[in-house]
Amino acid sequence: MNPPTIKDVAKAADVSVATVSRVLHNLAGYSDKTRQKVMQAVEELGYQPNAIARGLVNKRTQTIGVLFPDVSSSFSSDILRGIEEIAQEKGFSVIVCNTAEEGKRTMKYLQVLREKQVDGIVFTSEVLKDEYFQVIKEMRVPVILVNTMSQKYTIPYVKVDDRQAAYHATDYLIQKGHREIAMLSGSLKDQIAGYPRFEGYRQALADNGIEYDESLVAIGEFELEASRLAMRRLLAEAPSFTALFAASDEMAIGAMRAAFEQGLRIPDDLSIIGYDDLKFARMVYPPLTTIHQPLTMMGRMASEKLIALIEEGSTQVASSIVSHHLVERQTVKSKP
Amino acid sequence: MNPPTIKDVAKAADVSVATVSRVLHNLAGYSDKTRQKVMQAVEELGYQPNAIARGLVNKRTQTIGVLFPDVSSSFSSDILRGIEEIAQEKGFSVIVCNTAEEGKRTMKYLQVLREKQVDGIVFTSEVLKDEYFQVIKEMRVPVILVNTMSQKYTIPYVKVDDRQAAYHATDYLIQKGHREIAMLSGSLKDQIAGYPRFEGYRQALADNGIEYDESLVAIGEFELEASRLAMRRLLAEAPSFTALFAASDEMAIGAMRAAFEQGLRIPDDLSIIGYDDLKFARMVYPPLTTIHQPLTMMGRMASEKLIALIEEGSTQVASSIVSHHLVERQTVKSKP
DNA sequence: ATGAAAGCGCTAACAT
DNA sequence: ATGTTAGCGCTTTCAT
Repeated sequence: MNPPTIKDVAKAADVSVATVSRVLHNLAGYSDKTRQKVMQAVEELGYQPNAIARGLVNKRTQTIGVLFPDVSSSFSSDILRGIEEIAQEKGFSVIVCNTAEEGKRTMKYLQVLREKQVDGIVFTSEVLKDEYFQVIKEMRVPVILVNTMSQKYTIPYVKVDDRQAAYHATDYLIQKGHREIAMLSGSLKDQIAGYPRFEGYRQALADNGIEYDESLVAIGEFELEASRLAMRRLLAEAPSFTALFAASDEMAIGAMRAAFEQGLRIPDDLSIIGYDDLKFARMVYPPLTTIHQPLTMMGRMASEKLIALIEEGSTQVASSIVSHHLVERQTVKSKP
Repeated sequence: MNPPTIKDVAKAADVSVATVSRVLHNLAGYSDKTRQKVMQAVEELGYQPNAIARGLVNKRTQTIGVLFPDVSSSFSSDILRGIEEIAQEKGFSVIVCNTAEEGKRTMKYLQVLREKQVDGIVFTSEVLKDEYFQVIKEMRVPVILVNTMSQKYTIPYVKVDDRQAAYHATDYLIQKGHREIAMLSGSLKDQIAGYPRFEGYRQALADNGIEYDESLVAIGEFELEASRLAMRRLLAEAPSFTALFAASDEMAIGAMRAAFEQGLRIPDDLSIIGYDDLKFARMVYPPLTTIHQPLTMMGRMASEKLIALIEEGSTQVASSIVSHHLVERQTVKSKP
């Protein structure tokens, strides 16, 4: 009636459970005919090991937990895909945790992951607060940070250098002949995607002898509608500009929308470069020139590092600054 | 050194483990001061129950497995979000499984879910093959289908009526005065998103006295580039048409691209309606008129049904055909 | 080569 | 009100 256990197999094969366990794990210590008998019993009963019982004794669940601020975003799900891919290859399952806005559920989820005895955690796109770190520390499992990092604690991370990538984007615009370059930035309080990108923009200007003009940058949210409005304001009130660096693709698209509404043509009248290279960057028209972050690969790397930490008990793995690249599509044009 | 167990708590509180278990579960059978002692010990030791051990005895893991053909698609991740939301509310964790193209890893994953003793499964967007059904049956856990269904087995599902929704889309175009309506369809062998949508299109034409013209429909993949090419061919070779029904938003966007390239204006020269209402439908320009599928809600419903099945051991819950709706944006225009 | 038995951390009778 | 104990299904000494 109930699913067969190792005991049932042992009985059917007329051996002890220890022996069954041995053959199941390819350990030494049984004759070939014993092996046959056991395998046959397994086959006939349709036996499947119970990973829960196994986990109890091994203190390993072959499961990792992954925390996202928003699982359903294109950004998160690309990372997730990479994580899952490697995890399953290496025999791990992944529990997804949506921490919701401002990590409202982060603590609760860490709790759950702890009770569920996950072997490791990947923490993405959010600032690692002290309280998070404390409970993770108590869990005594490895963590990997993705698209975020911690100044305070030395935890391996996988991310691109946002400052450098933003610098790259801005510099590209400059190389194309633009001098009046506006920016749509996230909050400067945002240590992940806000401040660093703004800094990169500013530095690129400085290095090219272009004076920074505060009225050329609009600071707002990473969201289409808000960005459309911000861009509209920029267009109305700011000094004129021929190019725009948007701190995210979604912002860039909001900006494009605003530009269209003012009758501007892109890239003829205005060049725009985005950041992220989410799937829809190539779906808009004209296709968006942007900074590509290799999200799926970052997920893979994180997964690999984490599992290395789990399996080899390697105390430390190195962090990775992965390289972004700029993908030229059709929203940037040389200034004549 | 090791994380404290219930035994440690019992010792510290100077009671038996049974008593600790009782207060942890709010069962009756202890004095108030005992309760105090226990809670204090829990506090001091930082005790956290071990869900694995609990799962072993309860035969319940408070975990569900979710299978997606592609976790990272906008489509899947919207559903995932809904599932996760309800699951965490009800105290369940979700293991994500990416079955990859053509369910290559489905069998393997079902295996894993079985070993991990998940309490239930949600199976999305793929045909439920016999072999899948067999192992799920052996697992003796409830399943819910999302965006798919089974003729052969009576398994509760959550989906929209694709045929009806496609009918709606086509009929809408007709009501707007269009008579020459092309379609970009998925493979007619695709029982989920292919054939039913095609049928809806055809039926709407028929019911409005419009003759079906085979040369007006292009059958291809649900993918941007392929659709762009298909559309280009349609534009070149098919009889002229004033409107297009695309079986997915991505197809619609590919079609828009092809149209732009031919110098057509949308919706002035050509009306287009899509299907799905993924996030990027509103990001393109002009924003896409399309059939909205309430994916996140469908995820929530599936999660709810599944958990009901798990908890109340309800033998059966009803399937739900959820209603789509048509969202009017800017790609369809009345024919003058 | 094989088996007996002691747990892993917890729950749930069954006693008292 | 509280404790004792027998498992849950498995792995792993330790014997033999």
